Amino acid sequence: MDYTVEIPEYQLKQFQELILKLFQCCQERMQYQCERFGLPDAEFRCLMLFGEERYLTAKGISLKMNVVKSRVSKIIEGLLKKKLVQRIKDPEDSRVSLLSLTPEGNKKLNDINEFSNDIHYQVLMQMAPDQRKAALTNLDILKASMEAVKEMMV
Amino acid sequence: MDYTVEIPEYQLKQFQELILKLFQCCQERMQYQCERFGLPDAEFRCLMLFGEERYLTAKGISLKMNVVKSRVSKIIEGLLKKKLVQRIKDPEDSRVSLLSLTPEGNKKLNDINEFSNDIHYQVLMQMAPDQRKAALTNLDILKASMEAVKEMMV
DNA sequence: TGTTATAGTTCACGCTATGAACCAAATTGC
DNA sequence: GCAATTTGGTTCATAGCGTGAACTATAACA
Repeated sequence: MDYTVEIPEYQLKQFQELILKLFQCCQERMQYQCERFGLPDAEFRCLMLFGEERYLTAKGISLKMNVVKSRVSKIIEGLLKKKLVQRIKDPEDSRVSLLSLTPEGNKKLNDINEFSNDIHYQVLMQMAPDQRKAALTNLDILKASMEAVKEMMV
Repeated sequence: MDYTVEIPEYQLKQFQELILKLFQCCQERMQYQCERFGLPDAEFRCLMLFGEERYLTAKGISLKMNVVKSRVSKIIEGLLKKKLVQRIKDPEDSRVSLLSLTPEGNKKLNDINEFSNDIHYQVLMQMAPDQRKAALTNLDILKASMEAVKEMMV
């Protein structure tokens, strides 16, 4: 997996530059989305999690978001106040409360997804059709490489 | 510039997924770097700016970092306290103070750059040599597309 | 010489995130 | 069966990130 052919300086620089730019682009988009949908960043990301699961617990959110549970309490408090999620007691275990989307929450999530789809669609549309497949393949390789390095870093 | 060939659903999904993963990867790396070099995120990013310019003013930093000047005051305060930067009065205009790296600051910046180079080098090393060029070309196209869409979004 | 613009600081506020102390329900181990 | 421990959550103190407004001091303009 280690291809020991030297990498020219300029390639490395270019690569760093590109990654940085993409990262910044994503950050700006995130900020824009939060503003557009009137949610603080953390609440936004939390709401997105309900796209995958119908019910979530504070514990589960804590794991998925990689934050401590006290933080999750705060985030949920915000979403409850905005009436985007609701909580019911777990009938099996009265310590845990199950969170789920309210109808409004559902609507907001749909709006967000629609917007997100649109953005990504537009980006793909900027590319020539035959570039798209190549781009996806390359991104996949890049992702694998980055994650491999991440593992090594720990 | 608009290639109106339909984009299949699964391609869009895959693309979203990939971008999200790359974004998260970058975020984690950033967090790791900050921890490793014992700097809060904002101070880290500020320090990096001195790679491009020998002298910076609070105003300039504010523009480059996209934050208000009061925030910059705080960040500089932190860097001064850590003895990574120093300030001198601008002889031309006594309102402004010129910030520059101290020897320790310079050393830290070098360490950071070395580490960053290493990481990016490793990522490129995970790819087959002929994939690297393709990856860079594709990333460049992606960057251009994302920035084009960003312009439209405003 | 006043008026206005610019560079920075300070302060009050709100969001993000952590860790510790705490409560209550569930699980365990004898 | 019941004490001890584990687990799910909340609350609170603390710190970083970031904004906007009020303020000081210097510079530029008229």
